Amino acid sequence: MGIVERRERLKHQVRSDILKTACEIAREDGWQAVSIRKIADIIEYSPPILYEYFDSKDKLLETIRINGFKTLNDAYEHIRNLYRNPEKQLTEVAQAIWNFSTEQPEVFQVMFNQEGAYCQSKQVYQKEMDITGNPVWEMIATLRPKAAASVTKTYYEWWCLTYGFISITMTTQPQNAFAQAETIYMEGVRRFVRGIM
Amino acid sequence: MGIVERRERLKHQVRSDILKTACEIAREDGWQAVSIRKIADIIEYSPPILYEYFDSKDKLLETIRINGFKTLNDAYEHIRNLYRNPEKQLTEVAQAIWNFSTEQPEVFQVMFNQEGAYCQSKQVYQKEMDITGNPVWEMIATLRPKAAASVTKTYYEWWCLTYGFISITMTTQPQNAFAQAETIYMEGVRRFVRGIM
DNA sequence: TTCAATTGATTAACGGTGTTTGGAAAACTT
DNA sequence: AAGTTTTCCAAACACCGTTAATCAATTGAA
Repeated sequence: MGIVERRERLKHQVRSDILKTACEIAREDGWQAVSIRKIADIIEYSPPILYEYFDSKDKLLETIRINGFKTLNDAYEHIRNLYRNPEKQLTEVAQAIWNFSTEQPEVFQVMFNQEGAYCQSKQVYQKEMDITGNPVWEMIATLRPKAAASVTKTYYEWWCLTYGFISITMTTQPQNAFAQAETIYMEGVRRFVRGIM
Repeated sequence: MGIVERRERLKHQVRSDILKTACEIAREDGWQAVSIRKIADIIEYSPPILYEYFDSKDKLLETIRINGFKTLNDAYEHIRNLYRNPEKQLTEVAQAIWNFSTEQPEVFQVMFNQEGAYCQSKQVYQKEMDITGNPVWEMIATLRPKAAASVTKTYYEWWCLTYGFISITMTTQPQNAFAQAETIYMEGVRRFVRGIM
């Protein structure tokens, strides 16, 4: 009697369809165009059904945000296992974030409340930023062993550099400027990493 | 017969009341809480009245955005007239932007579509960024006279640095971290300016 | 002063939004 | 086959941006 399992699988499928559909609408027409009713239309269910998977639209966006941070963290771990040199690790991490932001800009927008995306729950990225001991923080600590506060400061500067380049490029630069922007960003990262060694 | 003038003054007053009220609601409860009806309630008019001052909610936000950029540009000009040394000019400009973003965060949010603020019209900041010849661009050109493309690249890097620090601090840092954040930012700016000389 | 015309402001409505409720239909169990 | 559980949706609520129709007041001309 795999009935329960089949149901479980179906539920999981619908849930991920909802998330995927939300992102597709956002990618096509922006987050301000994403509505519960439109998602329901596309997955061919009635609007109330979505509330059996997410308590609210805000919780739905929070899930996308959390998934985004998880994707990035997985990439960090992968890089840490792949390379021993912290300098190489950091530039690879920078490249990973850049790629993520160009491949899934709509997820990046939800992660940081950009371009019409708005999700109330902030503890997600506040934890993401503050926790001393995340992969990137440790890479910096390995690159230049100092007091925790000093590492945290450098980590903060590193995020500002990365976030600034990506956000400015995403929101204010024409599409054709991306190629140059990427090299300028990566130059900046390498300069930064050399600067803190 | 100052009747026409009185009416003109009243119209101007209502218009600026609308803009002010929008910003006040945004500062209090965030931009997602700003609605035409709520503004109308506060200025004690019916909702349709707002459409005699702004074609749409989007145009209203566009006005706030344009005013924000104008405020910054005026500050740039003021600084350029006050100091001769381009290095001093640039650090003062950086400080001016930082102050602006902490004094009027809700305007900064509209200018760059952050935190639930969303305004369609993008040509505003695209022009703001692209035009070679704006005050900051010229300060950089004076600091290090090179080909226009090179100056534009440095200008782009300068904006990314500034935007990254301010946005990350505004959206991901707890309120109490602001004091440190400002000094870290200004250190970063000075290092950047020294780096390009 | 009366009447017409312009203006100022509002009420009511339309289509859209997130969300909740009540109940019907389907699926499963016994 | 009857009873129980689950799945699902139509309808409604309150709010949103926006528009059309209308009412009241003021103005200018007769």
